[in-house]
Amino acid sequence: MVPVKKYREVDENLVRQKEAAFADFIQRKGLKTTRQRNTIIATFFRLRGHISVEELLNQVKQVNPRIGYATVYRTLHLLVESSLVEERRFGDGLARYEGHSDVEHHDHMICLECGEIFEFFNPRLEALQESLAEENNFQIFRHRLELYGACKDKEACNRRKARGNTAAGAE
Amino acid sequence: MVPVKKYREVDENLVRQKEAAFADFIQRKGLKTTRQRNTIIATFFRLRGHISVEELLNQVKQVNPRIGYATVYRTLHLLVESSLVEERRFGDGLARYEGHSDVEHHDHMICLECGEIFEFFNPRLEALQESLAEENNFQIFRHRLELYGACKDKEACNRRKARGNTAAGAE
DNA sequence: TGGATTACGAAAACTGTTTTCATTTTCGGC
DNA sequence: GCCGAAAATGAAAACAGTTTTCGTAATCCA
Repeated sequence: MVPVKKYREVDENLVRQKEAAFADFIQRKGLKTTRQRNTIIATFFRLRGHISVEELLNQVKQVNPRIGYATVYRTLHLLVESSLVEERRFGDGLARYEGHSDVEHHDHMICLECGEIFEFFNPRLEALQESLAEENNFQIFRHRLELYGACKDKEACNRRKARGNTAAGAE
Repeated sequence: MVPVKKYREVDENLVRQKEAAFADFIQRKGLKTTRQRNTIIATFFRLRGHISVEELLNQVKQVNPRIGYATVYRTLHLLVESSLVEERRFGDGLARYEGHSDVEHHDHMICLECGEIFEFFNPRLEALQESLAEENNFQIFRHRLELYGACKDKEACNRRKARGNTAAGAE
């Protein structure tokens, strides 16, 4: 009913598809293909979850240490513009980037203990929002729903916390 | 059913009550009462809506021009700590502050045209979230739901836009 | 009322992000 | 394959919002 998506293994075919889609986008816009951008998107699409700029840059630097913040930021903007990636902000002041998952839209539960971010989708929720908007003479373009709280599975949660999960920390 | 709260007139009694509550809080914490803080909270509680720091400072300066950003920020932190005020961030990078309305919790619809922020509350929505969390073995502490879109009442919307509404602008 | 404590205000520092600018790279046309 | 216009890069500076610092001033309990 409410499939919380656990991070799947990164599907190499899907990644290739996205790289191709981005190449397309670049071409359509009359922009140029560069080694740096390729490195950045290849790295990004092979990471899972909700990636901050710093996390991405760290990974990217392992491939090409000369790439800096500016290029990463610029490439992420292009990725967002191309609709291949979404920008999210949870309460910690960092922008995080999320390669589209299979579920077109989804919401988030954020554990304030271990930092894990769970994704979920529920059609009744969407429908209810629609009807509330309707009642108020309002047209929804997009929405954002975040549930902040704690995992009830304390073992798993503590394990993640110990591992030093990287995600939207306590606000 | 879904009462979108339009800004009510500021209830002077309620304001006094909040001022008293804040004084209490200050005392309990062993802090000191100062003219500047009094000015700031008196001003804040008499403003309606979702106030940014700059908006508040502008108002405050009309009473005492020597008050600066630092004191406003510090006072707002105290207000949040005292639970008399909530901090919110819509997509425009500014923190906004909201004196508790009568409705304990509520969500927001943000018009990207005119900037108006509507508040609403719906128990079915709350219940649905609870049950989703339950299903996922997750305990909600708090949540945030924002619907971004546009007013359908175009006349009112344009009027507000012309007036240069101050609110979470386009992201 | 003295004196420890807290608050103030201006300015500097900080953080995440964007822009600038001089240099390098890409790529369509020859 | 090479030219040259256009775009991209990287380092550093700029920026915006917010926080901290630091010397001075106000508060308030004994």
